[in-house]
Amino acid sequence: MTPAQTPPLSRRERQIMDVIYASGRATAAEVMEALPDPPTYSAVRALLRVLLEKGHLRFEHDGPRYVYLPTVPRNTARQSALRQVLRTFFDGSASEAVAALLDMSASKMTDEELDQLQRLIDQAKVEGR
Amino acid sequence: MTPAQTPPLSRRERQIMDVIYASGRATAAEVMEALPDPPTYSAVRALLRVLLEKGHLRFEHDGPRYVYLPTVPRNTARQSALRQVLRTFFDGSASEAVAALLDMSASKMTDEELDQLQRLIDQAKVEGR
DNA sequence: AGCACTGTGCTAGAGAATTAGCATTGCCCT
DNA sequence: AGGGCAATGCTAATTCTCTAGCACAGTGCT
Repeated sequence: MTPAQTPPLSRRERQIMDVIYASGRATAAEVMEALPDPPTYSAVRALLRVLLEKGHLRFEHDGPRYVYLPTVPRNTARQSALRQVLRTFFDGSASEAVAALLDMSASKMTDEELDQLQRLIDQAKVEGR
Repeated sequence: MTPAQTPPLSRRERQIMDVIYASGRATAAEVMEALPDPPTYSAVRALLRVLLEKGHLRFEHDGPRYVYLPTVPRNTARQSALRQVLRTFFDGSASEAVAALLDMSASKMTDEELDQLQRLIDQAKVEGR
């Protein structure tokens, strides 16, 4: 089953998905460790099972244990997450969001990163006509 | 009471906060209308009350009714939201996030917006040394 | 002042999420 | 092959979210 119309996740479910997206893949034990205010191992496993059933996760075998991965690729989930933030906090304006990101962390970016972004913007200008 | 260590919100609570952040301020009826899969008016009010108690919302009088506003200013919440997305989906890299935003929507930006972003980047480069 | 209307305060109940605990399975080492 | 360890499968109970419904307060009109 693939995630249907994503009836939104519960709190813990959301947290678990975040952990797994953040690390790409994780075992039950790793998920448990990474969770804020960690529940028991058993509780984590029950939630993982629910997420499997709902189609948000799949798993692969790694020797004796399961490794869980998202069914929706990171890039796709990424976009949804950004869109959601844009809608809620930036009136849908991507450029304002970019401005906020630069404001937050431009000082931590390397020159190469800044150059790279500049190239992307130049390109957008050219293509924009 | 100000929001403590933000023990994370439940699903509905999160949805309500999103609605209120998206519109800046809202009455109970407006919140209800804007919610996906809308619950009853009464349920909305009960949740608003909880959010008041937890310190996430405050309200002002607008004639006979209440208008709800976030206690944490939009700009602050914005940053938290972005940081969260960065952590989960971009390994904390703001420049990758910017790239993703540009990729998603550079084609929809006006030339003025693109110019503005370019100026911000130039500025960051100068300040970066 | 009296009535209708719209909005809030509150409590109890249904339902879903989260947890705990036990039984079972598979791998690894001697 | 046998025993120990680590992991999973499952179910029942608890806890918290969410909802429904009624009682009360304030406003505006006649």
